[in-house]
Amino acid sequence: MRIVKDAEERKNEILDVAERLFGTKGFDSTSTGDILAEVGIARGTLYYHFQSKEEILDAVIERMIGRQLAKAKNLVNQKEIPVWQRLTLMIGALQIGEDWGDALMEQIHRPQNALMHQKIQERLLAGMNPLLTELIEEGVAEGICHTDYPAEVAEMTFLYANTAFDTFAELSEAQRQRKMAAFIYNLERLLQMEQGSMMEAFLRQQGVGTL
Amino acid sequence: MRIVKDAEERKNEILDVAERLFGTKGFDSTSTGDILAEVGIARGTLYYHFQSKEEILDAVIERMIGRQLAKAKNLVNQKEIPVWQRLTLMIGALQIGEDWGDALMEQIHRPQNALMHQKIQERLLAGMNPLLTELIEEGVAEGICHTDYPAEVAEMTFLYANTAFDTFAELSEAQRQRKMAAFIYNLERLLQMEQGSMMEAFLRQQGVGTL
DNA sequence: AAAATCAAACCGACAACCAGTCGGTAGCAC
DNA sequence: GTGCTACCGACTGGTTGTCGGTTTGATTTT
Repeated sequence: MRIVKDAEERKNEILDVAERLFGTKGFDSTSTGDILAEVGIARGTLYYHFQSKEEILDAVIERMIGRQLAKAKNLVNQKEIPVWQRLTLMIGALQIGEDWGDALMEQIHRPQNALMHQKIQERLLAGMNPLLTELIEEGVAEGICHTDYPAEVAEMTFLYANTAFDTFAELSEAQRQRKMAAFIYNLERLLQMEQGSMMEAFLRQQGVGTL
Repeated sequence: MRIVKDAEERKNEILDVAERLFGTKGFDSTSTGDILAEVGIARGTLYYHFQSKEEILDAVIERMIGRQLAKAKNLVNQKEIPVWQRLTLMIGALQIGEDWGDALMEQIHRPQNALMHQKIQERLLAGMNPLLTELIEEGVAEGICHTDYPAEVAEMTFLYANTAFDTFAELSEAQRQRKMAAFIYNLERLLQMEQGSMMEAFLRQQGVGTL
């Protein structure tokens, strides 16, 4: 039984299955055969649409990051919300994939998925940094923060948030709170904000929802 | 021709070859067959000494990091050198593998070696952070820096140094200097040191040699 | 000191798997 | 009926890890 579909549609079918499998079993442990079986196509078809398994991974990541960045961009551009509030919201959203599901998060942190992890981090950094930098620059312009290196502070903040909070799930509640407090404390220093101002804003934010 | 050797000796032979091959061709592109051929043993022998290819990688990394950490520990313990100087020396040595050779550095940063890169980073972070934290605490005790979260500043510093300087080679000289300046600037803020004090110390250090 | 014993180190054929290729085929538009 | 796009599946070459069996050298036995 041979079903012919529009190329874009097939590609998306493949990406849907791949995203789910990579997320549940990991990249290495998902064989192209697994994908074929679930989509219901032959090997040749897969390699007609994608050049390699890695290209599938790249496409999956691109789709995921695209969604995430769209939300973040949307937030940054809501100029009616005060800068400090957008900053705290953004920071809450910095941790990799707020809404990517627990299975995928677990997978990402298993050593076997280092490639996926790295690709996501790289791509997310490239997309998020300009946004975070813009926010910080806005803050500087408004006089609520002060730094000569907004881009570098953004980079440092993003990297720390992503790597340090990678292991967040493994920590006790007390450790988690300490880490979070330290993060804000350090951020306030990097941006020479009033001590505790960010912390206060962040606590007020908690539970209001993300992005 | 069958040569029987002490297990430790064989293990080291295997690790020597593996370290060189992983460093020049990368982990994924080095097959166990490559290792067998160079060491001059049969498949069974390799798997008699190591459970899996990944276990070989772990052992290689452990050896490399061990050497690096020994040097760093040595530095931290030289109490006769003033803290500020040990700090600057340490920071200069933070970047992954000062002395691991260029081929390996290149390999590490190719996406295909994400696993190796991540394992190195994780292991190095675990080993270096206590040392860096200790130094910062000494600095705090002496009153040349001030922070409530020495361990977290150490973590942030280490992570940033490693990730940001990963791409150091691809930057122009001007970009590199800016990034370095920003790093020190931010570190001074995190530790509430006198503005420019660290920068000055660091510049004086340049070219004196590492560790 | 020769023989027997034993475990550690070693061997290589083999199984199981996997990514990617290629020559060919079916469906659809024009 | 021509041609292009999507599709098929057998096949290749390469991989990691397994396993039954063999060699080696030290230790014990005779």
